[in-house]
This record gives sequence, C-alpha cells and structure tokens, in this order.
Amino acid sequence: MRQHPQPPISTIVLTDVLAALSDPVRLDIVAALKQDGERGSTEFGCKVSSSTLSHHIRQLCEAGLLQHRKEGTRCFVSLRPELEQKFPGLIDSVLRFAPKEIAA
Amino acid sequence: MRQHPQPPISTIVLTDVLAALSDPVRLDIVAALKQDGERGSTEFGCKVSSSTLSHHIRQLCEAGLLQHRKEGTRCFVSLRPELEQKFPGLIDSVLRFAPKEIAA
DNA sequence: TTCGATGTTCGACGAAGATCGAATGTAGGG
DNA sequence: CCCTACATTCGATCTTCGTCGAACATCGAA
Repeated sequence: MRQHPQPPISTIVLTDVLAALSDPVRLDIVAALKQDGERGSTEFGCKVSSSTLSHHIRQLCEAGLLQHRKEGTRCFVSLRPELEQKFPGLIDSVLRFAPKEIAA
Repeated sequence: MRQHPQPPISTIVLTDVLAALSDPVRLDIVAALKQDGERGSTEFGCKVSSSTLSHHIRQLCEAGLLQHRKEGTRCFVSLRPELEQKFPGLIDSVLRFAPKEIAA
C-alpha cells in the first residue's frame, strides 16, 4: 500500500496524457481536482467501485497528471503543478469542454 | 469500399476525440492535416501497413475528426471544419505539443 | 474484359484496459 | 494486541485496441 509511482516530468508523453484524459471517470477526476486543488481520494462522485477508482487514480499518476499524498490512513490527490510547465494551457483547453458532472 | 461514416457534430464526444488523439500514428495524421489541409490517404509517413493506416483513418472519421473524400480511385482526407466550432482551440492546444515527425 | 493500382474489410493475434469482489496491507484507537 | 477504517493489490473476466497479411471491392486503363 505504498504511494503510486510518479514519473519524472521529462518522461511524460503527450499521447499518454491524452489517453489518461480519454476516460470519462478520469476526466471527471481531473476536472474536480482542477476546481478544488486537492481531494481525498475517495471523494469523487464516481459510480465505480473503490478498487476501480483506485485503478483510475493510479493511471493518472503513472501518466504524470496526479500526485498522491498520504496522511495517516487517508489519501489525497491533486494535479501535478509541473504539468502546466510541460504542457501549458493543455489541461485548461480540454477541461473547458468537459461536462461538469462533478459530484461535490 | 464506401466512404467512412461521419457522425453528426452533435454526437461528437470529447472523450472520443481525446482517445482518437492518444495514438501516435493518429496524432501524426492530424498534425499533418492541420498543416496541409488535405492529403491523399496514403501520403503519411507512417511505418504501419496500409490496412492499419486505413483502420486509424476510420477511427478518426468515426470520432468526428476527419472527413473523407473519394476522387476516382484515390482517397483524400482532411480535418472536419465543424470541429473547430464544437471544440474551439482544442486541436491547436494539443498539436502545439505534438512532436512534428510528420513525413513530407 | 482483363489487369493493375488503390483502399477497405476480414479474421486472427497478443497486449492493454475497465470492472468487480476478495484478499491484503497499514495506521490509529480501544 | 485486536479491531476497524481506509486504500491498494490481486485474480478473474470481458472488452477494446493496434497490428498484420490476406481477401475483396472499385475504378481507370489497356
């Protein structure tokens, strides 16, 4: 149960980022984090099981989009700020068209 | 051998567009078309077989990114202009970071 | 009509992905 | 130390994807 791996910024690849964003569940997660900055890793209004949610969060981490933090027994995730330097404006451009079905 | 289907603009979905762009071959195709406007459907410097190329072009058409034109025995593809109205700026934002390995 | 060039479709294949429930690990509280 | 809450991992299942070569369809030309 250690934290998810985070690739160095230099190895982040555009197609992997797009692939990570191409799933509705993951797009919702990213949209929520863009709005809130950080959330507990279970506090997304997803209809998927917790194991599936964990899977999606892992994918986002491995693609370089998210960072993962543990605090006691809870986990928190947020967008990686370096991503904005690597692909400035990209996330905003995509999120602009994402339907905001983000659960509170 | 009829032309590939083109969905009406209203049914084009963001996640499908992102998925279409998340493959390196398809991203190259879109980048080349953005630059040239139109190309013969085989005139991409792809290393994949013609059947695979045809498959990718079909995917791009079905996702709503490309339009397909026949002229005699040749085929030409180009970006769908309506896409810019549906998702203004999106393609440019993505292509800005696409490595330009586009064969002439 | 036969041929050649151009594209598309058809299996087939392995790889990757989405999903779930069950099992496991980890921390904090009694 | 045991229990519970939380999160991840594992195993299983199904689906989708990228790829190829082969087969097929279509058009224009000889």
